[in-house]
Amino acid sequence: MSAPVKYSHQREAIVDYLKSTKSHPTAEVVYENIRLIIPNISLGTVYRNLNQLADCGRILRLCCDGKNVHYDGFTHPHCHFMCESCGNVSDMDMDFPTDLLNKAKRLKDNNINNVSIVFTGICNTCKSIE
Amino acid sequence: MSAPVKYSHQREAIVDYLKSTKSHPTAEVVYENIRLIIPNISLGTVYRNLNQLADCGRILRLCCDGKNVHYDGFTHPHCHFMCESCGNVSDMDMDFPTDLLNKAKRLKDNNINNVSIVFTGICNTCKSIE
DNA sequence: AAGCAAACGATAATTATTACTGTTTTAAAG
DNA sequence: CTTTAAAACAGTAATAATTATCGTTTGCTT
Repeated sequence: MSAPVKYSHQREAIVDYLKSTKSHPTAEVVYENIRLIIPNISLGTVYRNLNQLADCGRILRLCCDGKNVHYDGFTHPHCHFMCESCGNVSDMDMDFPTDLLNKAKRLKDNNINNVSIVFTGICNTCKSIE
Repeated sequence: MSAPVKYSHQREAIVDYLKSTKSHPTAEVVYENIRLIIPNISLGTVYRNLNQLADCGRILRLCCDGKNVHYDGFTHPHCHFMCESCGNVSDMDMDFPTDLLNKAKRLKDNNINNVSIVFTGICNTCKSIE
């Protein structure tokens, strides 16, 4: 949870980009988009900053499938949906079950920090294609 | 969700192993343990069968961190806990919120098949060490 | 028993991510 | 303002997990 020590142009550009989209991009997609603004940014820099930002809680790290890690610029508690067919990750438009987290925290003597809730199924786009 | 076409000794050994433990092993750990019974089994065979078994619903594929996929031989709906420090995955001893899944299914017009609920925090072992 | 495709073992290839190295940038002190 | 020290960087090499390929073996149907 420790914050980065020094300011960096690249890091803030990454945060700005993540705050500008609801698409839950992968590191690779973040890289492609940041390159439009900072053409010579390194992929390693993107990975390093995404990890730092997730570790200090400024962004969310989403591990929905075994394939790619996705990132979310919005850190308020909310549920996600991942399409089993195309792998797309989106927000669920429903209340977050805070009671569930509290119940678990009581059970485990407050060793629990968070909960990840990921619904899976077939998104409307894939449903219409198949 | 399509089942494998032919019986295989190797595949059944993998299922048996996963049913014998509550430790949610990675593919590598499954491989090491199956080798004790079938010494010349290939790592590729383990991966192929774990994927098949997960795809047809005989086992669960758990994607809790971005690092390793874990597998679970018990497919009844239940919540998991992953330690942020050691990465260990375990079952949560609490009721599964079936109502949450049903609510989401209604919201998304039954395009939802399942939900993964993973609590994160520091396990008792890591807590006592730090 | 014969034939065909599924599954296999062995290994090569791919993909995502992290580590390394010399350079640049940030921030604080002189 | 310089100077300085460490953080962060770009570029690239290395690693780790997983998947693909290919010739052989096995399970199942005829």
